[in-house]
Amino acid sequence: MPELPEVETMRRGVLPIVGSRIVAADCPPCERRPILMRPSIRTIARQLQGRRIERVERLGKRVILCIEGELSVVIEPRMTGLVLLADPPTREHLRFRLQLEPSGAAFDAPRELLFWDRRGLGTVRLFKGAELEQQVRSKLGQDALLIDAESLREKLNRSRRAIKVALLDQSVVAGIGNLYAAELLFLAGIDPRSRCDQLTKAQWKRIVMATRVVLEDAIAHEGSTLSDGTYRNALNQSGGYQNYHRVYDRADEICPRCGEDSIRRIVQAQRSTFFCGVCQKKRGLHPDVAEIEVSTSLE
DNA sequence: CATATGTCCTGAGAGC
DNA sequence: TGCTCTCAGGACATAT
Repeated sequence: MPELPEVETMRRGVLPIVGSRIVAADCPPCERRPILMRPSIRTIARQLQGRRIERVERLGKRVILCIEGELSVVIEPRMTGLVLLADPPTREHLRFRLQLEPSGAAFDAPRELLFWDRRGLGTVRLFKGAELEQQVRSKLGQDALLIDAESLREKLNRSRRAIKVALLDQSVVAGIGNLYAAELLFLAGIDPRSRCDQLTKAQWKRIVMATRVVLEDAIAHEGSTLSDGTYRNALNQSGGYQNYHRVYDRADEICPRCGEDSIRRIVQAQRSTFFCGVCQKKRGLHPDVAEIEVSTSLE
């Protein structure tokens, strides 16, 4: 399930398309129900035809293709979507394709960009000009790699929600999903059940610091490919960060920090939460920055 | 307004 | 073996 590190890896992986011109956009033959596309694929194709791709950006868990003429294609992979330059895992779940014409001397630039999605919950939407700001950016919080402790605290310090649940709210901060919420709270030494309005300034600081450490480390390993094997980078290769998860999907295992078999699984807002019952006590330890950095670089 | 729940979807794995 | 059931969870719509 692509979260910020996986989507950032997709973004980096498709950078070779920058500068290419879009020859055509279509939905390859697909037996499945079409994914959500706005406007229709016909309109999208007409708008994009002949235009140059200027940049590829990311906002939270979305990839944004910035296209000549103030057009933005926003791709949301959601649970199982992949943005690919290489052959997809299967033919039958291909959902969207851009046929490309490399510019100038870039002979080896890719000839197509694909959106593949097994479960079909992902979306592809086209926005023009200010629509991107009005309909996408304004609805999302600051990107999780850019947020600072003070603004996160200001957004949540009156909320009664559990910190882990609040971190999953994309209008608060964009990019954190179930896996990385668990990992970052473990690094920060904070109980995922802690109410936001009870956290101290020092704890908010640790949350933001741990967020950066975990997400950057995961990006460096090209994201997490879980046991279902769905997530792949733009070249259809597995990520590597699953080998470094400290608590996610490790219920009843030994905690890598305290050495006790204390990793627990609970359910919050219908999602699994994994944490160490010893290292993430509510009142909590207060590991300093050095400890966070040491525990990361040791891996 | 803040927060909670239901919904979409497929394939893996459990249990019989 | 093959069937049915449950589960995973991102984001949005709807309810409280």
